[in-house]
Amino acid sequence: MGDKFPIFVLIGMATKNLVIVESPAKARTIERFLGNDFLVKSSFGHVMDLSESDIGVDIENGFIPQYKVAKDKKNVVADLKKIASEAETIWLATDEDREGEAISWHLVNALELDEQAVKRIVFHEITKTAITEAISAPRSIDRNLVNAQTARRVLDRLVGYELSPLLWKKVKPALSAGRVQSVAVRLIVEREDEIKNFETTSSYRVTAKFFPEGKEDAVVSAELPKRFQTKEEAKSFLEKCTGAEFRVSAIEKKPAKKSPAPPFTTSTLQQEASRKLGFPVAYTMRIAQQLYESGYITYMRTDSVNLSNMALSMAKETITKNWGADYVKTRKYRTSAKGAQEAHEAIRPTFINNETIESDKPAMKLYELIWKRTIASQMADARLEKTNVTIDISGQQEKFMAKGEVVTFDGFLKVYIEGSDERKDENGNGLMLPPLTNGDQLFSKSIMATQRFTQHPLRYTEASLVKKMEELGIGRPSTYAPTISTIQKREYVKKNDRPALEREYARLTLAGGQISEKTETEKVGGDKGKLIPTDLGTVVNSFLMQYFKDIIDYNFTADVEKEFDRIANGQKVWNEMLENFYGPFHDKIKDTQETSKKFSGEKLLGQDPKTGKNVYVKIGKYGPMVQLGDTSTEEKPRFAGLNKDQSINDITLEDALALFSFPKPLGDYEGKEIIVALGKFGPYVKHNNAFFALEKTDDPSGITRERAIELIEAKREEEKNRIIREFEENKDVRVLRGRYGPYISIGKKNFKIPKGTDPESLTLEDCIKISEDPKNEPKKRRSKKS
DNA sequence: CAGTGAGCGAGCTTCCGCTTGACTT
Repeated sequence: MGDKFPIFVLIGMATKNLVIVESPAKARTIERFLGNDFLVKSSFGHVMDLSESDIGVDIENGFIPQYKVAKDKKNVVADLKKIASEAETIWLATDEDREGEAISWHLVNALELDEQAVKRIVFHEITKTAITEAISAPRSIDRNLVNAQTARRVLDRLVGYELSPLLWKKVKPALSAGRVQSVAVRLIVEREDEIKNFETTSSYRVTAKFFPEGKEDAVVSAELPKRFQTKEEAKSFLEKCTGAEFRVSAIEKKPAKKSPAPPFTTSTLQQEASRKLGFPVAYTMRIAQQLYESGYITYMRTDSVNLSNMALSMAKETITKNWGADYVKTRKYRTSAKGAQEAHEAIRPTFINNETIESDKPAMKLYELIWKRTIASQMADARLEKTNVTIDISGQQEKFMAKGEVVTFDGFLKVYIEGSDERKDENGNGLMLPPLTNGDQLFSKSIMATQRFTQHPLRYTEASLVKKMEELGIGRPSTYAPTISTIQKREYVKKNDRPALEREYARLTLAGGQISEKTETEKVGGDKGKLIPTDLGTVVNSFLMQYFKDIIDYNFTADVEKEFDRIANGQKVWNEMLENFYGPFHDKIKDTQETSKKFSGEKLLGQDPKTGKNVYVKIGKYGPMVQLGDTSTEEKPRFAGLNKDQSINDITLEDALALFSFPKPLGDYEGKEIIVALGKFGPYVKHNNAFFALEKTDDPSGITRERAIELIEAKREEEKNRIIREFEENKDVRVLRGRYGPYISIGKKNFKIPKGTDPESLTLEDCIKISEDPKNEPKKRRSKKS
């Protein structure tokens, strides 16, 4: 068809059938399955939402939501509206869950469709059969389900938009609270409390290495089930072992099996990618999106472990081909997650016979992980033989135990083993045992009593937090990653490292008839990239715990979900449910607003020995700070912000007082005063209106004039080295070495140097010329908003 | 890029869930 008759072509091609789905990638796939009479378009998710600038709900008149076409969906809606007006039949094929039903309903409204004429269809997997079946069984929009979504949406809005302003007033501006994020923060704060309050105790664990008579190379690793509380007890046990006889008194063999983990959901994919590949959850999702859009995997935001029949048979075929029929075990998994809506399949390769794909490295790795997990989920159980050997000690009650484990059939273990969040188990004793018979005498190589300490619960990683959230039923596959970003953006929690501390422990060894004692050191408590609450997070959590415990109750979401289900079933009226919730909630908001004081987490640290004034630490308008003196007195108190590595929790009076000593003069240099001060970006030295940041290892309180001069000179030297070209005629124009390579600086503007140009040989004229080419203009930074 | 914090008040901030780009570094 030529360009001659564009209008004719448009009318002539007007589609009979318009199908609307949520995702454009899905639209492309489905279009292939349907004939020429079908045009498949995407809504790009929700098209309508409440306004952002106000509450957007008519609370007085039955909580009616004031929906508007979302700003970034104006074009989508206009486009769809045009096509819809030309189509004979509209098929709404959004996901089969609460949100999907609402999207369909919003489409009816936004596109001004006839609700009676519209055909609502659903499918859980994207296969030709599933889609043809769906087309043959259309239904109408389920208004109960839509109402359940409305209740969900309005409840979240009311909670978020009434709690947040209360925080602005009582704690600090621009904070936020919500049904999901506030619970996520609570989990992290409470975990940190558990760690802080954890009392470490130690006991002595006894392990031994034996060998059977005449087989000195064979090792039987055994452990005493009992632990000794004191070193004396442990020692006396070892003494009794000196010269004792060891004999096998029982051998118990029992078969065991291990089963594979179910296929990936969003949450388990995030966990495994974190454990095995070290990906943060947002990164995992970005790579997964890339794989999905390239057609390599199914949809990546899902809470379902279900696989389509087509996938099951593809898996079976692949496993048979690679390892034989013995390795096949077709399994149908059921979702156990709270509140799962299962609108999609599990995350799996689109073509399971493709073991690898060609892409960039992270995508290939993630694909491989998905492939292995999917394949393993359809493989046979691993069979093991576990052996427990009891070893008697002559003249003693205690018995050693040796545990052996032998894989008799590897099954799914050939492909994949699920990772774990737990600490590595140090009881690696005896995976393989030499052949033994009852009554065999054993000889000890060594018996060791090692002091072991109880360990505090582990801090959350992004992924283990997602796991916990899923268990509690808070958040959805599409929101896990964004929620984790939000609580970090609000500075409620930070991904931080905690340095490991050295700890001494005792070890008693019995070998060659002698007991020796040694003190060893181990590193403990170190943590990398774990989620740690900030002072702000801790204080906001205390506020919410004090006044809104029911909202951040771990069961709140699960409870309201039950109500939403009843609305979806038509057993409950949606706005009555909201009325019941909102009445008491809003009263509590009003009451707290009026009666509670500022909530700053204020703590009295003590008195300044020089002035006798009180020293406080608390959250201020700009974050954690210390205060010297009282606000009630005539003389204004002094304030100072905490350093980045200090916390309200554990700052000492001494540290607090040191903060008031800034800005501090250090003497003169080149006739100008040097001062050291604490700034927004950390401690710095100021001299002649220039700033010199302190290094990490510098203690701001202990900085001397000499050290300050060193810093000044070092920076001057560095500055000098940055200059590639300078021009006498025009001091404004310079060629500099930057973080990303050489560039031209003119006044305050920077310009790129075109490829292939040697920066060393640029003349002033060259520079001016380059700066005039719009190609080399500095790129405008996108505004932070949106 | 480099001081602020009480209180007064203007005007700003904020939720969860569904989707993909724009934009850099």
